[in-house]
Amino acid sequence: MKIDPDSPIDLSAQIAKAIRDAIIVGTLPVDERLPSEAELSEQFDVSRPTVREALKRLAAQSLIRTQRGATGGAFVNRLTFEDAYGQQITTSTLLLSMNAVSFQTACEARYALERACAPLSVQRRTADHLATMRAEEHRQAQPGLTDEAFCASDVAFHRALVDAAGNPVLSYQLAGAVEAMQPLMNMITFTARSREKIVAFHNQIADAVENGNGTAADEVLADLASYTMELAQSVIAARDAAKNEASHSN
Amino acid sequence: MKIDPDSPIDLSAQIAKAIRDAIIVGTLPVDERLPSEAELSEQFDVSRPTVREALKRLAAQSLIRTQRGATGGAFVNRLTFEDAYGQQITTSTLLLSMNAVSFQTACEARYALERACAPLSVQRRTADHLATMRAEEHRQAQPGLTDEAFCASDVAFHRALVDAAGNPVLSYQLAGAVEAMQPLMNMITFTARSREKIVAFHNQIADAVENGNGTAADEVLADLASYTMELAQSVIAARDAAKNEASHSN
DNA sequence: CCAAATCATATGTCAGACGTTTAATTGTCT
DNA sequence: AGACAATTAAACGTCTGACATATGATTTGG
Repeated sequence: MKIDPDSPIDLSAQIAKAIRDAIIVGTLPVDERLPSEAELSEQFDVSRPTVREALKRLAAQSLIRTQRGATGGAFVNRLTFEDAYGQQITTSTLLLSMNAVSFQTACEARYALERACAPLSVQRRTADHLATMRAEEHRQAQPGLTDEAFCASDVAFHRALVDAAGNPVLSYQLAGAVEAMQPLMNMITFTARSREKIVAFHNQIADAVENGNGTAADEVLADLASYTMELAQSVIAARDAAKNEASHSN
Repeated sequence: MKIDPDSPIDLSAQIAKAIRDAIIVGTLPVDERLPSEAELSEQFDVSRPTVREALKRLAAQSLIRTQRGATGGAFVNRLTFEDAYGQQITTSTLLLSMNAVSFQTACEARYALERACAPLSVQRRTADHLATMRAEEHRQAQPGLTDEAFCASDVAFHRALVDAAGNPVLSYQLAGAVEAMQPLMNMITFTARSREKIVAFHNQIADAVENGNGTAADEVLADLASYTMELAQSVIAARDAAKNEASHSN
């Protein structure tokens, strides 16, 4: 790809795109070393700072990694699920926090995804996954747990359920939705009564997974989804009411 | 957040993280203008190029946008679904092309997601969505369609199905999976026989959506999923066989 | 009062330099 | 000869200073 100095687009963006395309198409295979910054600046006929800005853009997307030293340079990075998780979480969190998407929408997506995983989880879960679910379920039943701890355990439980599906693509997509929802979930004050209900749901889910009953798992998840949204809705309503109150008294 | 010049991590990465965190936490609201590069370089006690590298990192994630001119600067960007789409597609494509994930896994994830959408789509679809599905279905039945065109229509059909769910989070998550699979899907040579079967599936899906029959939609999607994977598997097997043949003759 | 010229500000880009990290090479001693 | 130490070279990381360019605001002229 050619670089156009008269384009309204930044040179560094053009260069980043050129390299990114080469990586995606496969011209630059994984672990291949890119030319040094000096060479790139000569090839593209720009200064080294401009090349560096382009490389930083790519680094921000985990497309390359850099090493210093004699044999150093920029290398095409093999994208790991770790990386993908991170990006997914950042994106989802921002979409939610910037009100581009409502909590309800995120919640719906999350449970829809979980229900999509459920049949696979029931089929493929290992003893390990089931053990994790049982352990979290047990923890959640203990009194004196803080709301944050309860929430964290809840996440761990669902995480185990999703991971049991053995499909990393689904796992990482869900990770984004769940993580992004955490801040709002943490705002929910879990009463003893609501905790009890949630633990009961979890118990039913774990049972279904243990017994290989996909239909049951799906149904319980649907119920849990409604219940969670109900809880969240009341929290949001309370928050909005408080906001209204505040604006009235002003 | 403080910047540590002795850290093994790049200063530009540290600065990017500091600003990114401020955006996520909400300290920097949407459309807020960041200090100028000169001011930032003074605040963080680094040079302007270093600040610029940090800003380019954030720009690569669509977290900020920049404007030149007197009232220009870097502004916190409201993340749009467009942006999220783009990132998701890049990430998914790379995960697939770098063999971090198999086609089968991606395919499974895709159909699991679609099945997650189906009940919502059946419930919420507008006449418009249905019309799109019918139109694509009709196009696919026409003879003389190239494989690429058939594939594109297939994507449009499924896209309409997912969009009908009215949940943009699900839509954008699926967009990644589908786009990433395109290159491999395009490799499939659709015989008249297989096209016929696929169109029949699509017809059944559209019927289910039209009649509000969620169960039927789910079942057909499950069948279509198996069939697609079967087709893909044979393509992959053929490709691997060819590869083996080549390495034998060498 | 409006329009054109000017100005101020901020980003985009460049050139050159120095520091630091790291691996390979060289050199010396045993 | 072999092992360890010193040197060297390559590459990234950072800084300074400068100029170019875009663009809104200000001033000036009619």
